[in-house]
Amino acid sequence: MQKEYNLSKNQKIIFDLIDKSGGPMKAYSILFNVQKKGIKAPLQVYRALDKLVEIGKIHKIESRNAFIACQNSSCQISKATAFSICESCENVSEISNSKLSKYLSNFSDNSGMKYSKYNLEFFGLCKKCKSK
Amino acid sequence: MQKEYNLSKNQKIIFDLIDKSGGPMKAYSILFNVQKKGIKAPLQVYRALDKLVEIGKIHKIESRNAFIACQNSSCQISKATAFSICESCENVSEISNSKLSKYLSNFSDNSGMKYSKYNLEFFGLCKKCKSK
DNA sequence: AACGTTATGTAATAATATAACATTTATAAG
DNA sequence: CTTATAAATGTTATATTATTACATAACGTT
Ligand SMILES: [Zn+2]
Ligand SMILES: [Zn+2]
Ligand SMILES: [Zn+2]
Ligand SMILES: [Zn+2]
Repeated sequence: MQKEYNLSKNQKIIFDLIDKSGGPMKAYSILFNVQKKGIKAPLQVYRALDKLVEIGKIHKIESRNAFIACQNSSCQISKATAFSICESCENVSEISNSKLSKYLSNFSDNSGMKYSKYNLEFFGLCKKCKSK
Repeated sequence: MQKEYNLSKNQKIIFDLIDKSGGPMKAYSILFNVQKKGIKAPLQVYRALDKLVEIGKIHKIESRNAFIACQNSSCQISKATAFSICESCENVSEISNSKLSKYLSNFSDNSGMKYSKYNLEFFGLCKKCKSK
């Protein structure tokens, strides 16, 4: 069960926007889109993004400097994330594959390092773009 | 066998710097360090970095906006990369684990997408930082 | 009410990355 | 050697992404 976190005003505005967009959004595009709602400064956006990432409502797509709503209802915190990214149309989707996440969560090597978090990004061509 | 690519002047200066540093370096830190060698503008650095990434001599650590020399002699192109990152001291090392790379290179799901590339970043605490 | 914590507002600035254009150097073919 | 082509360089300006610093307000608990 996902704990219902009580989002603040700015957090809610920004989460709703990203969620409705259905894809990754960049910080300044978010800013542009919420200015009519009174959010005027980059920092207001980044603060809300930070919190939303922290509680797992959104994830950052590191290779794109963009943020996407969690598509996996069980992601409470952003600690084990995997995405597929189309290099042509830039479509992004969150991969939720229990075998993959088990494999990676249990991964260890001989470095003596304990891994508590990972982020994986796959790149390629989506179905649509392949057939062009 | 790794093809010996003939690096240009700027590419060589920048690769040598990153390689000698032994860890990840940021673009503007690189710029600062090569100014005495006549490389004066960000674009000169970014162009060399782009090429070095393309041919696999360095990789970009996406979550840190930093670049590290390839520690795995067989990485001809940056198409299958995995790193471990200490969240305390920011030490980064390239993971070369053939099981892991096989598993990820062969990964496929029912999305219909063909993956040609991936990047994986593990986060945690390194041996040293754990024992503090 | 008093307190500590979280969120907000605002301005300025830092850090990261690319666009546009002119020129030079390297590579390969004829 | 000459011409053509691609790759690399130099330079200026600018775009994009993200944080610092400081002041104020709202929220949750006792
Ligand atoms: Zn998720
Ligand atoms: Zn596509
Ligand atoms: Zn490598
Ligand atoms: Zn460490």
